[in-house]
Amino acid sequence: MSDISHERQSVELLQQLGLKKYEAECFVALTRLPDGGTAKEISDITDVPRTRVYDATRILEAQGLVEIQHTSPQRFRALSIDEATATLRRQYESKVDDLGESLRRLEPEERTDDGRPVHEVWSLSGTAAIESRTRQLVDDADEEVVLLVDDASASERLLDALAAAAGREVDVTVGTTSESSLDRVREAAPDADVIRSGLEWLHGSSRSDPVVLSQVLLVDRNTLLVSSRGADDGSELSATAIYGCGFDNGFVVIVRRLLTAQLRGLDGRTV
Amino acid sequence: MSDISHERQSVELLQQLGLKKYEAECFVALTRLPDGGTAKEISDITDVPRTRVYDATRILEAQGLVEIQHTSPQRFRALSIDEATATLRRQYESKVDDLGESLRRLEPEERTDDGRPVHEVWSLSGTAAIESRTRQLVDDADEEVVLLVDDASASERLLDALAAAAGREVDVTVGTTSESSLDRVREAAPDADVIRSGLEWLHGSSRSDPVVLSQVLLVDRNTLLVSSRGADDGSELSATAIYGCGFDNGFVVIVRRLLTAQLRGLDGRTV
DNA sequence: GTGTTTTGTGATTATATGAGTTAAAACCGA
DNA sequence: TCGGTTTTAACTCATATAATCACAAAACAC
Repeated sequence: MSDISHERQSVELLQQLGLKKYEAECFVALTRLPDGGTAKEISDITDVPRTRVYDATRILEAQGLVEIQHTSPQRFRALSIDEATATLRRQYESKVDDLGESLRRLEPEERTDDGRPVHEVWSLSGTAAIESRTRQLVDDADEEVVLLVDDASASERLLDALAAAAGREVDVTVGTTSESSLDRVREAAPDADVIRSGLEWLHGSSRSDPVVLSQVLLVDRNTLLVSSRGADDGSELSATAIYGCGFDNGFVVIVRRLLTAQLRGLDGRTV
Repeated sequence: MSDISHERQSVELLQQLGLKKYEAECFVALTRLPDGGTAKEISDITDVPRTRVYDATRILEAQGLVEIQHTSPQRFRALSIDEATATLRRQYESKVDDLGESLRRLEPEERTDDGRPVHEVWSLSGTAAIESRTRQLVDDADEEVVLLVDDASASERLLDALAAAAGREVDVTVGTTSESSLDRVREAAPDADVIRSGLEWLHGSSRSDPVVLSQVLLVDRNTLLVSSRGADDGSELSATAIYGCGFDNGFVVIVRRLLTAQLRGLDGRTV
């Protein structure tokens, strides 16, 4: 990656972290000037108008990212990268902490709970959210957990949850497609029933259908979670999942039946 | 604090963390509805127009903060507070990490180093930035460190730096205004010379001059850092400092002389 | 000193983004 | 099919940001 492109990326990231364009550009420029620079020098190596350098750096100074030398001409200097990132981190951390507290203090709005149907199908995005929901479903399992994963999708914490479920008399079955992950799962959750699913075609992708089904989870025969991601794209946001509950939930029923047929073909087992 | 005010604060914080107003309001509303809600229900307890609930929640879903039930009417549900804050934290962490890398890859712009004078006086803001610079100055000290602090301003890490300096033959003098902090400093840095400065008036504030000088640091007789903050205001951003280097730096010279006179009055010592 | 260049501040004008509104399409239950 | 609601999408308006300009003050050259 070229230097100019790192510059673009740095500016981009700083903007995503809440800085304005000019502020971001000034900060990046100053990072490239170890001894700092004047408004003119900054303006020369960026496309920030010289007359705007002053406001931008003032704000950066107020955020603790830049030092100002009040001479004539003024000179500006960026704090070290470590100090700057630490500052940003700290600011964000405290905001997220405050947010957590503040949200927790909210009174729940009371509702007329008019027993809504249980035919629910929810969708959610992001590997983190999906992983979290998966774990929660496994933790809430009463009788049976069936999980089919492709090789990459079994996190440590999920394996822990599976082991815990198996330990409290829940019938845990895990299907994978490769020997190596087979062993990994067996080691982490010795009480679980770990099999080769033989369902590579389920997880794989093709040119015409570039989606990878990374995991299928069936809990107590009435709750189902299917998660998928774009084939090539490893990025955080491309992962999506849908999950549903209820014995009479069409989504759950049809997938459970198809799955049962497939796995029965494999080992005669009723899923 | 009332519930409505927590709501305001939550929305405010979410906006600072990068969400739009409608997104923030929808998320807060959903947090108050444990079983989720429809567009209408959300619109009823917020001032988000019902027709805009859909785009807002779609974006929240894409960020992994909300689940969507694709029924008719659609239902929306917020992830738990812990999951949501964890997600936000993770997103921010990865951005800051990327930024650090990206900045580090920037080539420094080469400069015609025209031996600029050393009469430098820099200003900087934020307790974190100030603490960091203070520590750095102490770490770089060769011969002598004189530090006057008010009671609140001596962090552990700073005391460590002072102890380390004292340990490598640097002449360390620390002046405080109360017995309790006196003991704290003596314990942390046994090799340092710790005295009661008697300079309460230096650190204190008055109606007409509501600024607290929280610390004065003189290193090797040629580098000076003075930091101050608003009197009542304990907030992060009100803290500012200036520091300068050079034997012939007017700022350093005049403060050093005034200080010397004061302290000589105290114990005959030449600072 | 005087004239010229550089520097800093403030006001002003575009432009982009987000907030709020409206209209119309899709959908549901009768 | 009809009246109502839900949902989508396009549009207006306001605000915030980006970019430009005009001018005064300071530094510099001579």
